[in-house]
Amino acid sequence: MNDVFKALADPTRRRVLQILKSGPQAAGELSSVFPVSKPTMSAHFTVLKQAGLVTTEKAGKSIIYHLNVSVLEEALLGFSEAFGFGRNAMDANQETPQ
Amino acid sequence: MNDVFKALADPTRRRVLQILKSGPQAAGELSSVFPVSKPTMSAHFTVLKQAGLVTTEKAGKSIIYHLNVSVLEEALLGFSEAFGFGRNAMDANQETPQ
DNA sequence: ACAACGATTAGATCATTAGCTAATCGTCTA
DNA sequence: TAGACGATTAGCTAATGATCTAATCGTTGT
Repeated sequence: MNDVFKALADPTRRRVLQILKSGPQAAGELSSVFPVSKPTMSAHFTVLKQAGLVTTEKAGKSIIYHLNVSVLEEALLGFSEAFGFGRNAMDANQETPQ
Repeated sequence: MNDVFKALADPTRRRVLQILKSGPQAAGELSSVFPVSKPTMSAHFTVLKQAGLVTTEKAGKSIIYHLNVSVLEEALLGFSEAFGFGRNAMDANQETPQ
């Protein structure tokens, strides 16, 4: 969970997640949106992957990144919960333990 | 909002917020919980304050730190909202724009 | 006024992180 | 198989961050 918050600390990585929210995208496609080099983006992807926030899928020459919503949800709402304003929000969602 | 996520990236600072959730505490009292020096804790407090996550109150020799719940809430739920699993959770709370 | 005490500031060190260019790897396709 | 292309890895630099000790500041009580 610490890895998730560390990953979320960078605005570029947060935006990557938001872009991925509307569907899986290849590394290069994703990289072209940002004003930094591809290797730099690759490093960001590694951080996101390590945190479990994204998963990868190989498709020929490309590597497709998928958002892993449940990990983000668990971290954000799990933490929010400790302050009394998380959870119960997503009763209409998956991943609700009870 | 970036400052909030930066502040949340450190586990010590997240725990400070959680402790503060159960009530205001003086800097020293708060520091005594953690296995780091007081100056280090003071630096953490500065980060939290800069992010707007805590406010301070002077009480004689002491400085009392208060949790600013609404800023945390706004950042966490605001971000969650973009992924479809935030907001509506805290309908019974303050800070709801509409 | 001065000593004690809570807290921060100053100044330094060490580790981590974001960024770059150049090089390498793997997969097509001609 | 050779070239092209998507992507990562290697290797580096500069900036940021967490930590420490020592020094300073502000308030209180004697």
